[in-house]
Amino acid sequence: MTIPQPVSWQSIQTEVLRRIHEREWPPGHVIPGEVDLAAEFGCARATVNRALRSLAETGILERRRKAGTRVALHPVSRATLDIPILRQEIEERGHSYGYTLFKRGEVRPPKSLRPMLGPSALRVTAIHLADERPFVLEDRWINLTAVGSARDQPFETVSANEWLLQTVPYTHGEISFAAIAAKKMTSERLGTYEGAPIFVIERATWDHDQMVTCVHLSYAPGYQIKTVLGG
Amino acid sequence: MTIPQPVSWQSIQTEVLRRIHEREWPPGHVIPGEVDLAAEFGCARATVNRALRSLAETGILERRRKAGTRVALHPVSRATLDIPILRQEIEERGHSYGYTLFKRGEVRPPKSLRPMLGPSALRVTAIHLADERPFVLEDRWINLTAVGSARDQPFETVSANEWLLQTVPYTHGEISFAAIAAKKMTSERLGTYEGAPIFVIERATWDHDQMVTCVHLSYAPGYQIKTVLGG
DNA sequence: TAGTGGTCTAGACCACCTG
DNA sequence: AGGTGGTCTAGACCACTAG
Repeated sequence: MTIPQPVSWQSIQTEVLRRIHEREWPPGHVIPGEVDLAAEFGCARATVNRALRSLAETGILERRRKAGTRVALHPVSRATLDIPILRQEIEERGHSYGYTLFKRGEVRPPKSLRPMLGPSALRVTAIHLADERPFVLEDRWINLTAVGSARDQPFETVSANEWLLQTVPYTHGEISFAAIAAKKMTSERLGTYEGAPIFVIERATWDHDQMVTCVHLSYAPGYQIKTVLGG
Repeated sequence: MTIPQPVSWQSIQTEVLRRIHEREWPPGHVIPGEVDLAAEFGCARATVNRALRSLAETGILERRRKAGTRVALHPVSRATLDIPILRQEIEERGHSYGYTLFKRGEVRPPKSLRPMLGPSALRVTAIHLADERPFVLEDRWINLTAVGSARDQPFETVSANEWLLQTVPYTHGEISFAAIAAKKMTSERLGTYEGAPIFVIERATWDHDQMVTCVHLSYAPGYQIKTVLGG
């Protein structure tokens, strides 16, 4: 009598991927149910479930109760981006980090932000440097109702970016990426020309129903974000 | 005698998040082990594991055997981007989709790509239109060694983008995002001016050790990518 | 070397949804 | 209405690694 070797969920995942890649299971194909696969692979259903759920999370499989599991019909590339604290990002690229505050003050937000920030909010503008050279401009609004303790922060040596991420939690947020032409002041501060193509990230974070902060990041020319795709 | 209500892993996740948000467990704090938490919540360890593993995947927790689980010290915003087939992306935005092939031919790749593509590869350039207006330029190389069947594809009505994603699987890939100035031809084809800020996506996909295809996508001005952040 | 997370099993119940 | 995935349990062994 032999004791069965445990089957790892990764090995199942690999086998399922192989069948998809080799078109044994083409896009749109409904694959066997978990019970059947567990029997075929000689393992517990939970193990199959773990493998298939993981593939569903990357968008390769689509699962619905009763309907079963099918190979995704409309393949999407799903990429995961890690957006770290700017200091960390600069240091990870092997540069020395520098930071200069431009301005910090409590002012009236533009009309478009007033519903989220209230009649008065903290605006912080600053630059982050990599090896003494401009890396990214930070233009930020902070909701003082949500983050009253920001009043006590000078943001002269520790950036709002770093302080907020380390100190103030959020429940959810939005982020967007775009390319825009540098305005005059942006170009001067980044050491480039007016109209230069600038990679821009805008991010807003919320604590339940309350906006915590929103920020506009303008990266110096040459910046790019890279990541990997799962297959 | 009462039967204990099953505890869902989501409810555990919510409670753990609450403790993190309210700084009961500040960044860097080592939280109790799975066994302890299971006892506290009155559930199986597997349920706790599911909740904590999920939080670790979003970067909120860091887990290491023997060292335990701690609240992430260097918070990163982790965003998941879905990059769909271009036709699908345009239609999802509520526009009509159009497509025009510019050129298709087997030529010698530039020196930088030759190691991956070989001495001769298929180059396809085309434009994708949203409501008859330029949306994105596609400049693509296809490895004919890996995808010989591309020789039979005219790419006149079905784009290489769509055909490849639907037909040719890949095991892994890379993707990058940047902002660059439009070159003369790019600007003409996109209906903008030379030097305009262009959002660019570059993507390369591989099947094991063989490059399948690489593509340079130049989006028309105004394009932006949006997504949400988990907390 | 001992403690912690990682994983597997066998069984069970349930929610959802398609046919 | 019944099949399928989603989840929970209780127990077990294992792999990694900090101390």
